[in-house]
Amino acid sequence: MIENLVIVESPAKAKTIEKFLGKDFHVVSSFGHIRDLAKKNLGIDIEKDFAPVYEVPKEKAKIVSELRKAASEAKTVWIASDEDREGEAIAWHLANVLKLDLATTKRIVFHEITKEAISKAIENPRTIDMNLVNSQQARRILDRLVGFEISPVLWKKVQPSLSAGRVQSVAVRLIVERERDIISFKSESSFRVTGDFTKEAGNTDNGIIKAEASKRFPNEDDAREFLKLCCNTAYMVGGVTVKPGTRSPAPPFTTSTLQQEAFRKLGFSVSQTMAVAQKLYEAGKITYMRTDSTNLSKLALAKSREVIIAEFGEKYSKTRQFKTKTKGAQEAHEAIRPAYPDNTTVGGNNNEKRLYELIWKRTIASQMADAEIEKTTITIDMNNSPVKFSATGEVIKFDGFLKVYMESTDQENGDEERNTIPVVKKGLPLYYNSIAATQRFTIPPPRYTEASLVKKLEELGIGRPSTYAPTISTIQNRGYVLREDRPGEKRQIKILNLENGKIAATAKQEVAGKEKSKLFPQDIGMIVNDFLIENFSDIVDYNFTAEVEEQFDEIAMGDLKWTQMLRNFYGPFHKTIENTLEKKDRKTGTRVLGNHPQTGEPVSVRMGRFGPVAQIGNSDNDNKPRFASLTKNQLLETITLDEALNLFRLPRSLGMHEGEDMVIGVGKFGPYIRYKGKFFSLKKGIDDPYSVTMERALEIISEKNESEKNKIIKDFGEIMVLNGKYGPYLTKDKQNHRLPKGIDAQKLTREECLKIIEKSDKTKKTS
DNA sequence: CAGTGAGCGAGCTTCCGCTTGACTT
Repeated sequence: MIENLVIVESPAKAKTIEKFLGKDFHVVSSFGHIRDLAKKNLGIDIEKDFAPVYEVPKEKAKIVSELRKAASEAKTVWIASDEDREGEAIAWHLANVLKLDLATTKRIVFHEITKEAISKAIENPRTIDMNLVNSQQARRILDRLVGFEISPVLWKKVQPSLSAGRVQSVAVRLIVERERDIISFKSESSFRVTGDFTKEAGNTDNGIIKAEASKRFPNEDDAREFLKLCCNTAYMVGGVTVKPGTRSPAPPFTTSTLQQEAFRKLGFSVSQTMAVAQKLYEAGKITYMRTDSTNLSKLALAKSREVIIAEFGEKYSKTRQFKTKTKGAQEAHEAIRPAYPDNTTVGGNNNEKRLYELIWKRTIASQMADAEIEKTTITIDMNNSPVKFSATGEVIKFDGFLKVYMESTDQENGDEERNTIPVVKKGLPLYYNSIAATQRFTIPPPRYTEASLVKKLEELGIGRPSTYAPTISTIQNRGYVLREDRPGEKRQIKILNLENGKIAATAKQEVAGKEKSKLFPQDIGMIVNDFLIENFSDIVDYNFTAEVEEQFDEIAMGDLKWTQMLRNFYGPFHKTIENTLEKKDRKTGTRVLGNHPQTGEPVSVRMGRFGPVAQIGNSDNDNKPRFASLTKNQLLETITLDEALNLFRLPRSLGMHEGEDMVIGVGKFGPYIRYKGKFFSLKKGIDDPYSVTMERALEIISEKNESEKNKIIKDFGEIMVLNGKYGPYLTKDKQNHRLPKGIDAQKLTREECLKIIEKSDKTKKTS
């Protein structure tokens, strides 16, 4: 018989807590929720006042039966799920499923896992808060209603297997709207003038003042006129201002900020960050990684202070507690921090080490002193123009937290190089060394990365730390958006250079629109988004979540009945569903682009059964229409008539070679060459299917044949030893088999191969 | 492994939040 059973949500947490509580306490974990709405059907009885139909999912059955057993053997059960809406619901479901008495079941909470916090919690048990539970039920049921009623409408009106939801549909909307901003963006250029100045004509030994003109010039002629003035003027220091300033460290990590910084500094995807953090958490190296709180425990504050003083000295320490500003934050956990701040590094694989180091630095920096900075601005006057040049330089007087950590920004331009500038006084004459007017183009708003999308969602109060990564996976799995790199396009920029009294025009190439790991909306995402905005504008409104959250809060306070809230929502919502099903047409994203220049047939694009398609002609004529799929980077929304017509140039023949036709086409896996019944892929980013020549095609074919040859190490007929991506392997009857370690593939005999295959077959069957 | 784009219709798809494995390569 156990005296006390404590149930928490996470097994790693259970382990830690058991250490603090001693022998009389047995700590187990529920592994999150143990019950949910029925998987099949709606799982809600709307007629019976939204009565939920709860069931224990199959994968939770084992845990539940273990918990039942443990609960029946314990004298007292303490439910220590997290202190938020979901945690309270977990407690209530546990009490129900374990048949505990709601009036006497001891509910305890703690925000940090320290001995002090836990002892305090044990001394102050309460009962389960039904108002909070009901606010969770309202949240859960509302999400199910939205998802399970709108998605089937999409299956009928757009395409099967699509989905919509309170969170994912807004995420897609953000990406679609950003793309449209980019599409409608018109880039303009102007000339930016920068100059290098010195104290002595032609002598750079005493330092260079790098300055920028206060005015930009709309075109080359104006820029040239200005450079002529620059050529014939006297320069003088018009003023020097020195401004002291401070910079403060960022708060410790939450899930969202960790994802952002891990992407910017380490290049991790959102899900990768979470997977690595999970490993660190399970190893007891960091605190819980799904949190919206920037709070640090007293213990963590004290430990960090010790570390900072020992490492950098007293004046680098400044203990701070950060307030969480995020909308809808529930703060059931601490910020993400090192479990033991005195460990500057940890073991584990490389990614674990790097992420840990990032967390350590961010945490420690948050407890360090402000950096003190001195910003110097020099203005340079011209005697023949009101335009002034100005140079700024920054000197760090005291580095403070910068010694450890500097937060990154999303702007990739390293434009803000921090110069130190020479000391000068007002009235000092200066001389130009060189002045350049460089053409600059305005840039469109940036596409979202996974991490910047999470940041935006968090700002809008949409989604929770535990769902950011899954949501981003969902919208990619549905095909709504795609994470991609784009090479960008080269463009010429004009430069006017003034040196030694002469103006010379040059040009430089720059790459514009290069993208790395950005989220691009796909046609189906844009069509679904438009359909939802047309028919369910209030659900995909950016404020929808905030508005329902307010009502959930009212329910939690006991000021609103949860079934009443759902009734208010469901009435009009369900009417919209029925109305849309009944009256709205299918949405295909059709655009008529014009007529075929020769035949006059209409040319259109739309979403077809197998994806976006271009079509020439209509099926009601005697002639059958012709179809061609759009290429990967084309959008229904932006494709032009010419681009669409171009798609019909494939497949095309390159002519005969050795008596066989050679054909270029585009298939499932991209552009290919078909020759003698075999397929050869064109090289991505190198070969263009519209212009590739027979000569180049033969090159690709022989290259492929060559590597095919190298692939075969031994050929015993039905058994082959092949060279694969992961080294040599065996193949027989279309089954691949790994080679045991330490075997020389070159020396294998047929008999040895048979033995290896026999063995691997056996292990496969037994496992 | 590299098409497909007519129409019928059975049976399936789908949400958000809490938590980790069990899997294959």
